[in-house]
Amino acid sequence: MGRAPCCSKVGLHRGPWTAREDLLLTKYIEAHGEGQWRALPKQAGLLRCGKSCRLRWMNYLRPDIKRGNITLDEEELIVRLHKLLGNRWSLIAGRLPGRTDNEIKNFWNTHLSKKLMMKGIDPKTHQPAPERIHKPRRLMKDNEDQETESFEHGMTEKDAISSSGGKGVQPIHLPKPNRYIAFPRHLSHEANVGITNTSVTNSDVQDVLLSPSIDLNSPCKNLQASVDSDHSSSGMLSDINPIHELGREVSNLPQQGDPEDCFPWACIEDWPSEFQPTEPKCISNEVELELQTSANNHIIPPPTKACRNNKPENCTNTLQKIYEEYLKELLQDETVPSNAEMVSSTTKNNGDDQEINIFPEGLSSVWECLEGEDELLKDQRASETLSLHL
DNA sequence: AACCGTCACAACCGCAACTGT
DNA sequence: GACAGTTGCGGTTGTGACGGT
Repeated sequence: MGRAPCCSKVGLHRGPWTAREDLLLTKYIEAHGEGQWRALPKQAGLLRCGKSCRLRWMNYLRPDIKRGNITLDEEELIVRLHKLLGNRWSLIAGRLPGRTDNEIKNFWNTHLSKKLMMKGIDPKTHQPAPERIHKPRRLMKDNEDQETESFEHGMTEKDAISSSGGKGVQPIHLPKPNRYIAFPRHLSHEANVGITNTSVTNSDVQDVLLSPSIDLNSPCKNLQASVDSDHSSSGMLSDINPIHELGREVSNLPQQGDPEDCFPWACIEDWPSEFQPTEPKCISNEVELELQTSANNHIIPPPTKACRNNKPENCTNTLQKIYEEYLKELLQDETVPSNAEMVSSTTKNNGDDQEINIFPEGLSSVWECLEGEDELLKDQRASETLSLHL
């Protein structure tokens, strides 16, 4: 299946795998383990390329793959994760034990995106979609002659989404995040058992906090401490994602009069020594991804990679400028504070008041002025973000 | 029964990130 | 730092199954 090979693979089998091939591959991996995919086919007696073997194993033959339909719970989780992470299928799959990225991607493309469109939600932005976009395909075909002006003038659907949704809908472009190393599934169970003993009960919490891609020895090291000290974790995934934890930590940082006049979360150099990284690259890839995604969702300003790479001279880098321009556009006449104050919210934690700072003040108004979201959804998102349970 | 369109998903590809030298 | 080989990710496609006409 798939398109023609890019290179000559004369003599190699292609297309659907036979039962015999599956058996050979399974037996070989059971005996020798995963890896060395290029050498594997020859040693296993398979006339397949290594890439094909890897794919077959990862997406189909692995013993821990969950069979059967995706449940409603999984469906909801996928939607929420997609809203947060976008098309990062491997990341999403990492939160659904037994499901593969390919499976989730297919399920999204064939079911969920359509389901969202039927609800009038654009599956790419998770914002209300223009009517033209979420019309069922069949209806669109029927009305093909009644193309809107936009389409008549060569606009693609993508363009239409961008322009019609207006400000607040189109995410800013951010560089592709660093490679994410998936959480090995065979460790997932053990990890969950381990965390259960620390009396954290929410599986989403466990999943996020235990992902080895989140470096607990990094500036996010307080993550673990937070988990250990808390016994009331019952929040949704979005309540406890690493970015909020990071926000919680930096809430203690100097927020005003920052000599660099840059976003308080942007320059690690400005953080107090106890929060300084021990390694130059202290924020794990996933946290970085979360930061960027959150920036897309207007929760916080994006950190600047140059800053994290200890290049203070680049603190006002392009990304930050882009983001500031974007905020100005969002706010129209409002002034975007360059050195944002933090807005506090108070939540209960085991009966103790706990001060949690989440939004730079300027950004809370961004949040409020977001267009295209109905009030209910906005409230829900705001409360999800604000009600930290840790 | 034949045809056609759509759906579902396994499999493929290109490319970027990672790793070792 | 440069380079080559390996691995993993996300987008895309081919094909069988299925339902409607």
